[in-house]
Amino acid sequence: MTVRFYNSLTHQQEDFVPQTPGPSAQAPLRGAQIRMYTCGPTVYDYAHIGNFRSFLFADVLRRHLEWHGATVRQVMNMTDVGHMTQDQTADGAGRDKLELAVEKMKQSKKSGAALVENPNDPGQVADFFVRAFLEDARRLGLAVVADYDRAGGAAAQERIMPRPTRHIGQFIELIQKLLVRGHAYIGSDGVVYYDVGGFAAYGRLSGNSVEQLSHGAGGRTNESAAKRHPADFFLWKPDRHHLMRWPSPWGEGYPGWHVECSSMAMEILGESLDIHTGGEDNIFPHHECEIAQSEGATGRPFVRLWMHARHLMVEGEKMSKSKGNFFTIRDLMEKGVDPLVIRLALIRTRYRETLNFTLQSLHETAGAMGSLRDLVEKLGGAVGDPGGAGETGPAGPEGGPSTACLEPADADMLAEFQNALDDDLNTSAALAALFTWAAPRFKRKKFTDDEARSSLAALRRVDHVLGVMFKPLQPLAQDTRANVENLLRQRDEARQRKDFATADRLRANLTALGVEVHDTPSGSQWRRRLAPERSTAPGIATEAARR
RNA sequence: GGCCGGAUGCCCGAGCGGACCAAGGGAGCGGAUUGCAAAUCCGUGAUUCGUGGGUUCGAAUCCCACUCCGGCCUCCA
Repeated sequence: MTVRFYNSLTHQQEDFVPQTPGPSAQAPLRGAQIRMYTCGPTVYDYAHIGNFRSFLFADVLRRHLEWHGATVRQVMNMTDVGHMTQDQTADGAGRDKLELAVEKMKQSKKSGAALVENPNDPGQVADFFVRAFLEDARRLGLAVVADYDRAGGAAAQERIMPRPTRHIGQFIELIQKLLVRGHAYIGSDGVVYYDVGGFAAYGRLSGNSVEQLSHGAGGRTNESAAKRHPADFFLWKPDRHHLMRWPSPWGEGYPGWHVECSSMAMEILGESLDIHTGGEDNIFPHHECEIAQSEGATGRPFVRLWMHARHLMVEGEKMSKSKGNFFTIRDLMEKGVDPLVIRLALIRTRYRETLNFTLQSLHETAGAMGSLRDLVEKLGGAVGDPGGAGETGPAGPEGGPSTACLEPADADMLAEFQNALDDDLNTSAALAALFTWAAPRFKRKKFTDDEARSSLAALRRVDHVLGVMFKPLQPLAQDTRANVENLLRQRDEARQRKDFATADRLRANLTALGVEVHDTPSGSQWRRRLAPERSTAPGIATEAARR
């Protein structure tokens, strides 16, 4: 049993062996302690589905390692230092992103919809978006947020989802270490720079060379008289007028963008991590610089396995605010998409493939997910647990991949599912294995008690990774629910007096409320729709463009 | 200009040299069922894998060339 992953650092697939493996050489993941860092969101705006694709990839990775019996210590930062906006230079002049968010908050206050008490306080603005992020992430079932919620107290939470503004002291220490070791220097402008020329491995991750970078196509690297090399990046920038600033040996100012991940990852997880994940755009410069800073400071390998998720497209186009195809979880939920459908839609394509996110993909996913959840319900009924056997709960160590007591067909499916994920997290193939097994079970009406128990156990194991079958759906709002019950009663009455025109009109109303109606011999039933009806949603991109 | 990926049926997507006349999910179509629907059930689709060469007993899978698409090269997950 080997688990293979594509390592961005070596540009090839490798067998994964944790630094602290478990006791068995045959199954080094069982009982292993794995340290994993996930580049998290910047909290000056709502996170979008592209962000979440990357976080969900890391989540599936972590859950799969847990499937193998490893204990994963995952850290995800919440970047609350603003850093730079697009129209400024890499040296950090210009306005802070958080500053722009603060502006926005002030606007919203003027228009009467105050989102925070004091929009001038960047801390409050960041807090606001941190809360929003946590809400979204809980709905999507990110295990790291479950860790966060379980952690006892603010100090413990800070070691799971750290906020850079609370670690500035460590950043300064890291920068001092780099100065002492000769990897950093103070430019004539008073800014502390990293000396790229002094770090031979710079460029290994991204496939760049320092030589190429100095010529950078179109001269996009920033030339500055104060720097030794155009690719040198700043570690600390003194600036007494910046919105967010802290005292330092180099004057009041703020840290460079890349410092936070190096510093917090090493502070919390140690100098050498097993895995570091992020979106593909992080490869350069962010992660390249992290390696340079961390290894420059410690002289030890920073990360053994780098993994990066490819970006997603929306309706075949790059997602961008200007194209109007930019979606947050909230946007989609407003359209009636259940967050678990979003989760499955974002993980069903393998992380290294470009994912084309479309309205159709949401429908497909909703259909597939609905079938699985129906099966869970049916099996739950067969073992006298109509609730579908409860929730699996967030990720937690479940022990080894024991398949004792399972029917052979169920064990075979689990083996195939696992093999697919072992192969560089091939979620598409894993789902195919699941559906090949599930399809005949969708049709079956009867299961013996043993069969149902075995199948449910298998599905629970699968769902430890997928996280879409046992978790409750978004509940209907209380007043909507009352409304639904009321309409349904009226429709039943209409049907009884054969007033089908009224009945059909009422059904349309119910559909609009996000429920679907089933007429059975014993009366009508309703259930929550997982995604909006096709005809009422012309296309997520076109609809967004209209806003 | 440099560095990466990709091109499989109507759509999404697996496939990593022989079990592929190509998995799985959707959509469509025909039928059963229904007041009409929904859901469900039955049936139905690539002799072919961007194009052209090559290697091989054998290629969607390996090699070469070409065409097209996408990403990164200091805002970005």
